[in-house]
Amino acid sequence: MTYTLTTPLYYVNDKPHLGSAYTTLACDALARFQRLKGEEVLFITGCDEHGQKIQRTAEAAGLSPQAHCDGVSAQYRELWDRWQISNNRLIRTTDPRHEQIVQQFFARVEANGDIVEGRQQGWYCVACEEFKDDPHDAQDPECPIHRKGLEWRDEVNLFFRLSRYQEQIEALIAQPGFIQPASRRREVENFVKQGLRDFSISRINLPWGIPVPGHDGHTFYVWFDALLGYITALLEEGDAPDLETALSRGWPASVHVIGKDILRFHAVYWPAMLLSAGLPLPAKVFGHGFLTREGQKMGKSLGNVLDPAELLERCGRDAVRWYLLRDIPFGEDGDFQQQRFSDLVNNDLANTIGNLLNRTSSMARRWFDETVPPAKEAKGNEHPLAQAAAEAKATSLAALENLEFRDAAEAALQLAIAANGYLNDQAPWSLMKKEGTREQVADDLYAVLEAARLVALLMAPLLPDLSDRMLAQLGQPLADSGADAPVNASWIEQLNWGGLTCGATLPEPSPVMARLELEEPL
RNA sequence: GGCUCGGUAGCUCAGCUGGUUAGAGCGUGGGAUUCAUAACCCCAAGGUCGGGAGUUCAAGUCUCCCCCGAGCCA
Repeated sequence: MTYTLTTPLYYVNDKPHLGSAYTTLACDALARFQRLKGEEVLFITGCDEHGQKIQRTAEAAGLSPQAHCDGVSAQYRELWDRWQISNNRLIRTTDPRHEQIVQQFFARVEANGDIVEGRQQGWYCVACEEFKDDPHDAQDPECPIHRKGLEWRDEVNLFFRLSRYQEQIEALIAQPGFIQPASRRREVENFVKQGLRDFSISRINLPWGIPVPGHDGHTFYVWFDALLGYITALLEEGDAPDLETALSRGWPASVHVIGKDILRFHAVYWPAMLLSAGLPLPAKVFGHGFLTREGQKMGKSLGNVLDPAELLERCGRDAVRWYLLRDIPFGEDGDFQQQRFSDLVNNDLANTIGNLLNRTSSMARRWFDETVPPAKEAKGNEHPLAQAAAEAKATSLAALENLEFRDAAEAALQLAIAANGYLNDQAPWSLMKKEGTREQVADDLYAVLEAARLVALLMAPLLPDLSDRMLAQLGQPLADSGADAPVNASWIEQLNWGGLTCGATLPEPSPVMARLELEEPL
């Protein structure tokens, strides 16, 4: 069965921000892990391009909405390319095929009796694309999020009869694994407990959207349209734009990874829509936390926004991925601190892991003819480092399965720390000065090199770049976890102790990870 | 206003069903070493566990009140 995972479809109102990059990076790690494990993976990301906000932004820039969307979505595509994101799809909701899928889906929902006309009156925030609960007689109410004036709307909309799904949704979110992390589940439970209300799924007089078939003048509400992008994205290159076909390509999703702000749409509205259409539900919705910077919310008004493109440019893929994945428990909010960022990258990646490989390879080459030393004892599973490695493997696999990237990263790091410690205890550089210790040194160096190999493999889902450089330095085949990687589970086997071949040539070492020297603040 | 989470060493946080001297990483100070990316390894520094009251033989760990911060809902 296909392992389908999704990022949100990012709203193309503005260029990509770090929050989107964070979600996408995490999904990338998960996708790579699943591929390495031997799963067939469909990693979906994309852009959400309809709605009044887009229309207005485009107008303000003197562009057609389509031109605007083309421009911004291209930025996303380029950014993900540069980050080496291994997505299999990048769906755009302006894709002509999407319109077909949405309309077919709508037909099912309507046939099921879940579409009714209703009058929608209320204060609307265009930036949120949401009706607010401000009282009707409010004077110039503002959106608390955007601090912009709300607009009064009074129109006939089509409503989705969400209220019919009260019990089914309650049962769904009561399932232990459905909403993660668990801490966020109660929030949704409370919301649902208050009683689900029908919600409007169409707008009138909004040309920038998908027309609702059979209801002239109505276009679909962005959220209705956007969520369905997950299904359109399933279509392969030459597939006909047909709902059944799309579904057969990998539905239901194994997990939707999203920011905590849009949890409700994914954990309540979306499943109800799917139920109405008679489709299977995603297995999991994971709402991760937000990133702050030096303790403050990032925002234009504060002028403290970190641009993911610039971050990548200045610090590199490995550094940023490591910091975000290794330091922030996935699910909780995280604070980006520059000092800590460079401390962690330099300590963990350059000093601990990079230097481990460098020093060991250098010794092995010097004393064993530029090859992996001939080991005897060290190949056995009783070796202390073999045991540390087995533990790291077990911890890492379990953690990645649960999207606990931080624990997975730490497991790999712990193995490197153990190897460094072992090296210092054995001190092969001292042994080499004595007689009759060559076998011992060979064993010791083999064990540490082998540990380094396993560290590299454990890094593969998290930092594919660094993993490649380490494996190359060990003369090992790379762990291909890219979008087109062949489906097999050899990674799991390679993760067993003793895989390094004695006598194999070791390439000349050069640092696999440079220290980060940030002269200017980010 | 209701509800939910947090407030533990300079910083980021672990501390499960209450029980020996409250832990880790980073930063800081010291030591050791030279294979290595001035890296690695070892050791230390003593924080009224937000405040107060209570339950208990015993509370960071349970109860109540208060203060501060975040979030969800209204």
